[in-house]
Amino acid sequence: MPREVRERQMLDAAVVAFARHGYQAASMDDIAEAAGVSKPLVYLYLKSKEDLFMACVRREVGALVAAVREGTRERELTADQQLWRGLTAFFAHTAARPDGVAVLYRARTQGEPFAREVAAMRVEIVTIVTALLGQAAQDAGCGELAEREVSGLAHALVGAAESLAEWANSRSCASADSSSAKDTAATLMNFCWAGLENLMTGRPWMAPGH
Amino acid sequence: MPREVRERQMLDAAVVAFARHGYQAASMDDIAEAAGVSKPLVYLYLKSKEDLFMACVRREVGALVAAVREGTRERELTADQQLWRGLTAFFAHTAARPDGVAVLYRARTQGEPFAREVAAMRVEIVTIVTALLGQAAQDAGCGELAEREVSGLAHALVGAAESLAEWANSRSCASADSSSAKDTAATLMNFCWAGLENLMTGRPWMAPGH
Amino acid sequence: MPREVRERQMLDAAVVAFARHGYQAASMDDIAEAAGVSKPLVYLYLKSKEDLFMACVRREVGALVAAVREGTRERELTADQQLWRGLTAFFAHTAARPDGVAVLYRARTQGEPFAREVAAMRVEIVTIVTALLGQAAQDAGCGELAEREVSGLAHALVGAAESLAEWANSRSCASADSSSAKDTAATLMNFCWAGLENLMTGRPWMAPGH
Amino acid sequence: MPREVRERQMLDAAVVAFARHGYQAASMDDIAEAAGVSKPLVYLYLKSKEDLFMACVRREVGALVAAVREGTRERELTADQQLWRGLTAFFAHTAARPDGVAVLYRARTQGEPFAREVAAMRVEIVTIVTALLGQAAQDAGCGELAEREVSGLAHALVGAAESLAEWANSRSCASADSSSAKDTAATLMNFCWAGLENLMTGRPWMAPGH
DNA sequence: GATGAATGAGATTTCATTCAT
DNA sequence: AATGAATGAAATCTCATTCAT
Repeated sequence: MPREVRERQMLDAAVVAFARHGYQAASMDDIAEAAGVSKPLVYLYLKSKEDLFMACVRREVGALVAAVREGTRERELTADQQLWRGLTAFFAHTAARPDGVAVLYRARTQGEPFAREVAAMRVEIVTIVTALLGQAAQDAGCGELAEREVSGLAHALVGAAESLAEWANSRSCASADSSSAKDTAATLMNFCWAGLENLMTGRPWMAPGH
Repeated sequence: MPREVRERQMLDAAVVAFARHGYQAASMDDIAEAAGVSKPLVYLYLKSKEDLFMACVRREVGALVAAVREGTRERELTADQQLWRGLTAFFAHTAARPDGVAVLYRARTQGEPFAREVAAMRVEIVTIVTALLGQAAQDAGCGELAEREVSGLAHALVGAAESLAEWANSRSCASADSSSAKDTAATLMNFCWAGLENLMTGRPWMAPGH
Repeated sequence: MPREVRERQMLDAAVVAFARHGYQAASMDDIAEAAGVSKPLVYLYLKSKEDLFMACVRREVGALVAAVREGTRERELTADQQLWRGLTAFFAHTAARPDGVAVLYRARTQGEPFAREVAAMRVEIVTIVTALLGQAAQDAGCGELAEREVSGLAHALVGAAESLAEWANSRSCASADSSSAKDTAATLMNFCWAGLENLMTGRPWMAPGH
Repeated sequence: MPREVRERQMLDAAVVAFARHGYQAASMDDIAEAAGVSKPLVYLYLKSKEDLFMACVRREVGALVAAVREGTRERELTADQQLWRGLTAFFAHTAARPDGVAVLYRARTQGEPFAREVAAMRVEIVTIVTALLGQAAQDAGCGELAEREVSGLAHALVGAAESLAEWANSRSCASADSSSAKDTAATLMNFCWAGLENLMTGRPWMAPGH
């Protein structure tokens, strides 16, 4: 059996194991057995447990980013529509590959090299979102918001999306269809878009005493 | 030395260790040494590593919920002001006790009993937020939103808050003062409040084609 | 049981195991079992296999050097008599502790840290021998030999002694008494002393053509 | 490529690997790669790691013995001159093939089959030396020395030579020329020849009290 | 003749946990 | 109340070795 096929089998098995039991608790024995190969072969192909985990993380990072990018590709749409498509793609992906997402989730608490990888992914997504917000501000004809403010908003949006994804997936286990992804994306747009528009047109929410 | 004091020392040491190294990587040896006691004493007081971790989680859950509750206590304020106060309290707490928060963060990826505890905490906070949103809807004199929709919004808000807290704390390491907590809370209110108001008054964002 | 006693038991067992099977082939399992303790205890006390081996090497180095030094202690004797006593002590020690000597033998082929330790021991013994040769030259009232020449002679003497020890011990397995040590020492003195005396008094062996 | 050439390549690579890392630490993977062939081919030609090591040992044993024999071939010379030539050949060989010598060195601590091979080589060399000593005794017109005594002397000589070779090679790394081999041989002759002559003519060194 | 693919067995090391005192 | 001493169980990783082609 060719090396690439075996390697994918191992990664598949590893993603499942890491997602379910976590990095430490998942044992190389179990992963090898689940992949249908012997342990030494796993080491031959993937060098060490750390490298194996890193390979899983990178694969899932790539898949998630690709999905979101695919969703926001069409440039002729308005900013809010692009954002909505990106969110829909995000929710669809998290619903379709729960184990892959779980690996990324775990990786965030597994120390420097792994957390950095996920952080880089967040930066990438935040950058996409930031670009959309900038375009939206232009479309609204308003001046620029402070960069720091925009960055904070993008982080808030990403966090909200992650939280919603987790909540949505924990509820309707079976209905992982595209319509529910659209619904969830709409919920999030409802949650934030008016506020963002107000900000861009200079009508922010006012803290008491200001 | 009285038992309670010793026990708090152990919990303090354990929180630091678990926050920094994670559940598995933190060793009972290190915790006992950091607490200034012998290992058997840790076992005498706290039974097992799992129980010790659970005790840490519960203590930090309690502290965080108490902080948020304290912030939203005053009932004569308007809903948005209560929400703003609660968020401020949340950001102030996460900035003040990073290790405690990190323990909760870790607990979410440590399997059933621990993840459940944190999930319960989220439910509690979501419930508080949901109540505030309900009150806001009443104040706005609008009809009811679907319960599922409100729940989703609350989850989005909590997720956004968590993400912002992480972002804010990773940036200004030193300026963990109350003013920055207020700023962050204001950013989040800007982000979402207009959208929530629109929803409550029946003017949602419209997905294309609806 | 107190720590020191246990530690000596472990070292004893380790010396036997390393002597008989070599560093790599001796397993920590076997050593622990032979010492009558569990493996983790060996690791608790002696840190790692490398450290355990090093501890064995250092103990045996110390014992051998101490034996030789003890033999050459009396300063009022003539140089040849001191040398003879040192050799006798050396042969007696190698006959009495074959496993200890074997460990040193093994250590020479086990890489940097261990080989260095044995090399340092050889330097120490060579230094003792060199001092004796220097004293002998003084007693003979001759000028000084080149330092490099003396060093070479001392190395030759030590090598000859090692080789003789191995030969003697491989023969009379049972008669490891002090008389055979004296005989072996006498053989070696016969082998080399006249040549050394000639060198010191300026009558070297002549290579053909010189 | 003909089998013999391939086989020599493998042996060359193996000698280097065994010399540098030792029997256990040298891996078949590395040896195969260094020889430029695949691992199964090594097994096809040389059966097993043990057999490969044994082949190395035997080759180097043969080379060393041949060198020494070549040096002592001329029968019309006096015994001391033959001995000096043999020693010169020995020192020249050890300086020219350090890896080969190192393999023999390692083999002595690698258990029965290998140690025996090296021991047999020593016996062979000791036999040559013994014959020379016997001839010298005859030339000196003296009676016979006890066989055991002569054997001991020959062992001492060989040990001294080994030790000197190691010392000489560890010093002048670059000057591995024939003149330094001659110098080292002369040093050793100086060290021992007068004593041997004295022994043969019945004037041994006297231990105190005899 | 030559090899990519694969493995069985065993090595060191770590850790949560418990007695006897 | 508190601990030094000790362990069972399991983890990661390596390596010599063999098929099927």
